[in-house]
Amino acid sequence: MTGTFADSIENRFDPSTPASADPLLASELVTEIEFLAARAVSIGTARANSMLAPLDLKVRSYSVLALACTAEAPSQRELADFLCLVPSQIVAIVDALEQRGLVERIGDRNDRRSKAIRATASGKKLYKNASRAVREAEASSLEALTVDECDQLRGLLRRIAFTPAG
Amino acid sequence: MTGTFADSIENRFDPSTPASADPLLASELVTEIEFLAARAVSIGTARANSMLAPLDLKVRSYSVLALACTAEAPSQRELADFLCLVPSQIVAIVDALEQRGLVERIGDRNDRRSKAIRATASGKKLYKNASRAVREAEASSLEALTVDECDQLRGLLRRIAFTPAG
DNA sequence: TATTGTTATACTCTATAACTATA
DNA sequence: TATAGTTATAGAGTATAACAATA
Repeated sequence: MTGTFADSIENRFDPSTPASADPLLASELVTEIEFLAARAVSIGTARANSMLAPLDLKVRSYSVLALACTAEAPSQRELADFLCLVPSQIVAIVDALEQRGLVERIGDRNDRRSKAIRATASGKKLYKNASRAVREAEASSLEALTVDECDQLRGLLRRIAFTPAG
Repeated sequence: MTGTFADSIENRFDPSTPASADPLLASELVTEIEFLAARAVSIGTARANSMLAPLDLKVRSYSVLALACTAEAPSQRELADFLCLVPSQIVAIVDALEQRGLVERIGDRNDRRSKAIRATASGKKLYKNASRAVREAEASSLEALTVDECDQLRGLLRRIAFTPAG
């Protein structure tokens, strides 16, 4: 996710064809929250990925690392549910992080099927830097908003991201 | 995108493990707008896709169809830029829609390289139904918000989705 | 019987480069 | 030279089913 996204964004916002003049902005599609959110996410994810690239992380692996840094190390099943990923994807991501010594799998004594994923010291250290990189990418994506507006947006998104099925 | 998403959402929000009790909600990750938006979009896209399935559309093809319904039929390049997709992807999507007689490629007389994508009568008819389906999916995803809050959210997202690079 | 993690596999999505025809 | 569309291909991401170990 390096080139094309950024490229199309560049093209899209080329000064010679300002967004505000684009007739497509009059489309019904632009009134759909789903579309706007998807576009914002795809731009934001591309930025975050490119900021994370020097650390050899992507948003996916970064997210797993972040959750592995919490006090109560989550099981792989919990990671899958929380990140809306299939369990087999978690296996691959955790494998990669574990091979780099960033997280470790800890057998659960009560349920020996389950394995808790916990960040190592080195994983926590990397997470600190990664977190900073992601915040930086986010700040650049949210440049158009005031701090208060960011708080509003966070509150609204949090509610729809964690609301039981309609 | 049929099973796993819905399934993990079901698991995630199973009454026996309410979201509000999940220790992962205390993670720093949950304070990131990027993460919240990505989660909301992935849930919302799954819903929209399943609502569109009976019409043999997905959010991608639906979006192209929607833009093809605008007064000034966009070129494939404009579609690619607007939807943050690579031109070759647009080709595939337009091919599929064209084969179903939903859109047509119209050569531009001024620039014979360019082709405008315009919805046919049948395409416009399908779009009406598809649009209703998507609105329904959206309403279900946004159930937790009031109408005013939806307007707020739309306004904020629109600004970050269409802001020149930071 | 059901669930956790795992493997293997297939499928979809996305990206890249090379080509053509126009400009 | 540069751009619009196209093709072919490769790579990443995602989904499915089946299995072993455990509950």
